[in-house]
Amino acid sequence: MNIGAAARASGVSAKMIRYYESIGLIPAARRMENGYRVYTATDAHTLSFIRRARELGFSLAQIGRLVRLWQDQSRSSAEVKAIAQIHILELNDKIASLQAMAHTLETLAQACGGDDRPDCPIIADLAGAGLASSLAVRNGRVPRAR
Amino acid sequence: MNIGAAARASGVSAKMIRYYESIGLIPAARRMENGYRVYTATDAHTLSFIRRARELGFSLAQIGRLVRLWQDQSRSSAEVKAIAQIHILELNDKIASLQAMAHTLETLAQACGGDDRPDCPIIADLAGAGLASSLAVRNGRVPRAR
DNA sequence: GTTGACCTTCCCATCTTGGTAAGCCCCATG
DNA sequence: CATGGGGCTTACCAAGATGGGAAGGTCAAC
Repeated sequence: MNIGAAARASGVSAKMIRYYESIGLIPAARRMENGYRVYTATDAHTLSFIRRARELGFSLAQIGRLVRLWQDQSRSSAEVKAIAQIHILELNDKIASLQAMAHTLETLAQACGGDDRPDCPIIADLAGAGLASSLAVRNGRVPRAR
Repeated sequence: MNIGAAARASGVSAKMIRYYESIGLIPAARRMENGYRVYTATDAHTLSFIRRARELGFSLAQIGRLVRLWQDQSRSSAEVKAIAQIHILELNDKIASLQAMAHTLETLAQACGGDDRPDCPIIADLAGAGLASSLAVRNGRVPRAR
């Protein structure tokens, strides 16, 4: 298999396969006489593993550890679980942060006329019309557009 | 006010103030004879506006538009609201995507013994033990560790 | 006068992915 | 045989926003 075939088989772009090799996430591929990289079905499987882990949001650093554990028959599931749980915490932190943003914005947008007039609680909030109004929003109340 | 004072007043780092100037988000500051940048209270207010918008997750491109609208007395609140609503959609998309990841991982982690044995549904899922098991997870069921 | 705190510009790093360019290799078709 | 198209190679640039640091100028206080 050359790199294009490995890309099609794994769902990882050829560009990314070379990048993963360059950062040491996967070992350097064997080369054919013309310099082309050669891949086996096993290599493609590893790339699929990486792609799936990316889909679950793992960083490449975390994926490096997961791949090593995957290939280590003497691994303990505890090690794998620990990596996953750290990632779950990261995800939940990010979700909470984005939800807070979305909630604030939804509240402000709902209070915004969305018409031809300039008055807008969104702009007012950003301008820091202020702490008072931000606090009101945080409590679910919205300052009327003057 | 020099850049350090403006940074303290606005909560934006001096580093970022220079960067915002370099990309044209804010106009180039006037300079004192020694080359130091000079800022007014109004400038600091603009920087606070930007900081607050960043806290709500707006991109610098979106913030550029928001700042222009803020300073445009003939703006319509509809323009502001449109930008906010696009951003709300972006946030909700990202939240949904992260929640899907977190949910899958939580299900897999819960099914993982977390002990000394190597068997681990997380690794199995990544290895693509497969579509079948992924579908099961998506339906809330979890393949028992063999 | 020296020290410490501040300012300046410039470069590098993060993290993952995509794009592009220049050049080599191979196969098939005319 | 020659040419074209597609695949491969490396190398550089880009994004997003922020931080870090080096090297050097400036100012104020002691």
